[in-house]
Amino acid sequence: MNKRFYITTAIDYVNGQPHLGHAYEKVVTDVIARSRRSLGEDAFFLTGLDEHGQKVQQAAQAEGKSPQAYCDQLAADWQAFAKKLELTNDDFVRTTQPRHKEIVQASLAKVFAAGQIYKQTYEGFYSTKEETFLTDKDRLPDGTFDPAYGEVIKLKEDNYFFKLGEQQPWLIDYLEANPSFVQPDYRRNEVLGFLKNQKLEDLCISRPAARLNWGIPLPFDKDYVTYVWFDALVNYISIPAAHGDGTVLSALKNPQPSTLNSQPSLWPADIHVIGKDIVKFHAVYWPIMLKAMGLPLPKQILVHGWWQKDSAKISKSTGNIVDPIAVIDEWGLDAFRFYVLRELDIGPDGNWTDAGFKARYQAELANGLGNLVNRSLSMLKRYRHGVVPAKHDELAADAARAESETRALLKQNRLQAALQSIWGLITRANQYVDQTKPFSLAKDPAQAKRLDEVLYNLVETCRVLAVLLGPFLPGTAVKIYTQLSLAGAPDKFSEAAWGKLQAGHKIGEPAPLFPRKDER
RNA sequence: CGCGGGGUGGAGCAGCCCGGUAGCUCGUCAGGCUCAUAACCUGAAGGUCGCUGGUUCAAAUCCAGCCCCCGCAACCA
Repeated sequence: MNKRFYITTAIDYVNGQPHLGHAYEKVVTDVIARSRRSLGEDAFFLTGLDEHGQKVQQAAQAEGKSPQAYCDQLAADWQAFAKKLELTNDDFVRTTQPRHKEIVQASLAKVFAAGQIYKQTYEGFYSTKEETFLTDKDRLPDGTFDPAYGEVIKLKEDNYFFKLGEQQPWLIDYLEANPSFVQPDYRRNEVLGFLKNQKLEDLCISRPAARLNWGIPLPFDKDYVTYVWFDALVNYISIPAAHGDGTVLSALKNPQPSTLNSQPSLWPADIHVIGKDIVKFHAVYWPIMLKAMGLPLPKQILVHGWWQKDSAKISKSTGNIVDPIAVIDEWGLDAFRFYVLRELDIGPDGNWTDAGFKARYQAELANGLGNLVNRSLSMLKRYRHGVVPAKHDELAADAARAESETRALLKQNRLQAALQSIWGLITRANQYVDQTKPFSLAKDPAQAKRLDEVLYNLVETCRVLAVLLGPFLPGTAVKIYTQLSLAGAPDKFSEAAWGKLQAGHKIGEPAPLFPRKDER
């Protein structure tokens, strides 16, 4: 039974609108998933929605709908968003699905049976708006609570808690022994610092059903529902279970051997792609939860940064926003994907500027890639009626270098660097046109053979570029293949090998890939 | 002593982990070319790589100290 490459995004809270940050995380994850497939791995990509909680319950109520009907409606928007981004996710989890609830309950039952959950009375401050308990540490200097918490009430109630306190030592050891577990390194250091400097408080994992009923009932106490983390994080294993993953099923459900199918297994996840705000939940709570369930830990938590716009926080209230859907509608999906991947490495915060977006579109997509493909194919069409000449290897070494660099960088999830490497080949090909002057060779019949050589190198480079760009700009890669009149999609890295274009093959019609958008 | 990120030619970034001609995109200036989406190519100007000290034959890169900017609150990734 083979282990598939399993990658996830965080699941998004359904009660909100998709924005740049969501789009970024999903595109990054999609590129990694596509690149693994292109490199020959069997990748499974999961994204989805977190649909429980008080805000959903209240919002549904305000609209006079059932929470489920409310979620169904919003879920359609999120799924359309995934489609808009042309994500290649293999499944889409919604935490209200029975297949998910079942595993949440199974995991809680197991952890409860293992004695890691206990009930305790809580007395203190509670923010209804944020659905969270507050302590004196949350007070502002003047003793009040931040208005962001809304109404803060005094509360006394029983809840269930998950033991975290005794788990620090092994987790610290694990993080130190596995430097790649949390990436980039500075995030790992942050987690280590957090673990070493303070004692973990046990995690409250329930809410009384009397107060919040839009959640998954605790299997051992029907008067309570599961509070966020044992619900949301568990999606990473509930979907593998739904797909018959033997590791998860045997840990949580004691299935008969015959019920385990022979599908390749998913768990443990290879990469959880998340934003920097939820590092603690993924790098601290989640491993402890998994250990309590008897499951192996994910291989890597890959933490990306946040986008700003024009060097300021993205904020709905001030209108400082980037609407990814509007950008895609105006500029095309691949232009959007390219900008976010090329502009920002996975890790640091980034800064979206409309001017920067236009500049990259114009310089790198239209004038760089688009123009190279267009001029190359146009010359082949004009001088050789679109028929590919005999193989020639003048640019083979350059293409091979770009191919091996891109391959290596993709394996390290260094998407920005991979794009830089690919653009090195584009630059090289544009220089080659200038150096060999095919348009001059065309005027001299004695140079026919040389012209053939040059044209082959250019057109074949375009084909290789399509393969290299496949994971990043899937639509553009297909367009290049279409213009080359090649069947199939350029989705296998092995196709980037030099010389696959056959002599005598007739290409199709050249057309600009990224039309310039000049200001008028 | 809260935690973290950052300070690289006019702008925006990469390089720093694994020290050794400071790279990319835009902008400026001067040439070339005409196949191509007024695109392409070449060259030039422009940088004390925040400051100070240390290690070293050699530091943007390693070490120590300091200065400045930004997050850690919200709709949120």
